[in-house]
Amino acid sequence: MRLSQFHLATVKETPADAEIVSHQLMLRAGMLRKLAAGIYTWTPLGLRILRKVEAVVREEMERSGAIEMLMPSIQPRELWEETGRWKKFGGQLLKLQDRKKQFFCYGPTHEEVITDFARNELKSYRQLPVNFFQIQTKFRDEIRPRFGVMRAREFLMKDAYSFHLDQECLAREYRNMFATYTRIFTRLGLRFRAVKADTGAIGGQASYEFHVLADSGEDAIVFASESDYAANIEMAQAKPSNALRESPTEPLYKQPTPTQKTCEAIAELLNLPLCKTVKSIALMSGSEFILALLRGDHTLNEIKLARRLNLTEYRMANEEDIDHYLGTTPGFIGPLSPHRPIRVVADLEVANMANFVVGANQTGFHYSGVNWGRDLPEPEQIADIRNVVAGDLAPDGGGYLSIIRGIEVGHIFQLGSQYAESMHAVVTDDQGHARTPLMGCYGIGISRIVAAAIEQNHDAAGIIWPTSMAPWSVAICPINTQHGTKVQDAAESLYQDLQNRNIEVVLDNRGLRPGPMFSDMELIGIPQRIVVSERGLKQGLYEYRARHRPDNEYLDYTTLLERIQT
RNA sequence: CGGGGCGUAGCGCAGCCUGGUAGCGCACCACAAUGGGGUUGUGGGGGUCGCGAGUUCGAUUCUCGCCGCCCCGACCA
Repeated sequence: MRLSQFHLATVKETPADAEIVSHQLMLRAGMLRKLAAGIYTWTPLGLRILRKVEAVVREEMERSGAIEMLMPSIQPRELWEETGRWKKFGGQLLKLQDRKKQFFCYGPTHEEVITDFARNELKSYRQLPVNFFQIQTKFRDEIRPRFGVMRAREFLMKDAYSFHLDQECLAREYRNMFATYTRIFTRLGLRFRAVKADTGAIGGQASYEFHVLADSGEDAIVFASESDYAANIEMAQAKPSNALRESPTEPLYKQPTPTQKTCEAIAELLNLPLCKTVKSIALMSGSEFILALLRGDHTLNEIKLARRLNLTEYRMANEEDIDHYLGTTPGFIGPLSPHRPIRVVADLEVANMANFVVGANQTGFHYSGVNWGRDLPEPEQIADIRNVVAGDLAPDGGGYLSIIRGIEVGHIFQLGSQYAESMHAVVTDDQGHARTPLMGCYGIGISRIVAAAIEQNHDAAGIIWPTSMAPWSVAICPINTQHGTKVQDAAESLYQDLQNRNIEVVLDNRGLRPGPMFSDMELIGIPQRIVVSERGLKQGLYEYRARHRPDNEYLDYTTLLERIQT
């Protein structure tokens, strides 16, 4: 590519609303232009990179045996009503109407469409197993789109759906996809980690998320120091300490705490460690009042809570509820002597505490020296409902847990039969009986990967592309071309030569001064740069520099060609 | 959806409080000089001041409504 024939659109100033570095650099490098909230145009440069990611994903999916197809982005309401998701998917589903007032949605995912396809196409067990994939634009009407293409409303995704007669076969494909994803992210040059995850709205049993590791990641991921245990914070468990509960030694005492409403303030007032306090979280599920108890230094994991208590819907209690059930005001609530009967759920750790502090259900007071069995009944329900913290014991005994940030770029699920069942997809088995196939589903956020890669690979000058994603692998920069044609000719012939060798090369023939030219090439992250200059040519030398290194190498033509990596 | 903020040239911003038809930097165009890290000079083009109503002799400026965008929170494959 000659840059004079390309639309390079770098800008000096960072638009004010770009918060994270990948968004800023994608804008400055001119890969992206915003059209509306969470909706972006990919420029020619951006598209080259997006296509690179796509190509790697496509190649590896095909190598794994999956078959590419393309489903529509617009989907009819009827399909979504068959699975109940027209309502259940919620506000993220963008609904549309055509001229006949028929309802459609812009596909946020394609389980319905593929299952419809499968029930029409797949008749016999002989056609199974099969794994269909597509690379398609999706739309999810995110509550708060942010960080550019990292959390956009419109985005490019690879999604794959597999069909199987039995669980064992599904599990085999699931492992196959795990291996495929590992190859994909490795080839893309990303530092990543696979973690156990919640299955969320898509449903199903087993699920792994693939996270690119980056401090700016929106997800917290947990891993063990001495084993390969890794899980999303939503799923991560800690091994409860097997120490026996201490025996009650302190008397129950009502402490005046006139203004202390938080565990932190109580701990400070009473000069106690935070872990001797218990925080009470008041919830309403339907007409039931639930008090969830957590150690003062822990936080509630709402996903675990909903799961363990089998709650489909709940909300935080408001002041009225608290007054009604506990007869007090927020900040002083606790499980002792509620005004009316309530349901108490204690976290595993709380159930094992002794001589602790809780709210007294009386404004301005907390109890200290509280003990289970003596001052209040043993908790009626004990469950793991907290977020793990760094330093907790790993659940498999593999040392201690650490928490790092990650960007979710892939997710694999064993969906099971729910979609096939609700949409009546069946195949005939070798006995001639109709069987409901089991499904797996496997997603990769193509556009998100581009942003994630930048989060991991950049410096003060700009992006540093992993070779597999770079828009070009080499940039040729002719310098001071105004004194005759020597430099230009040499650059041109080098350009031709590299092209003949199938190296993706860009020639910066825009006639810029060296400063702007270099900084553009650095900003857009071309991994290798060759400077052609009069002064170098006199000695028969070219100046070679790798993007991730600060120093130049002066090489003759033969060595230069050897030095260049494809 | 709740709270906060912002909409003035392609981008970044000033002007608004105290009404009198708009300015700066970058970018863009032309010419000239310069030529190894965003060079310099001269000249130039570009804005119904988000939209609508109201107040006023007069509204970018004051008031109300709407729309869009951003941040925090809730939420989320």
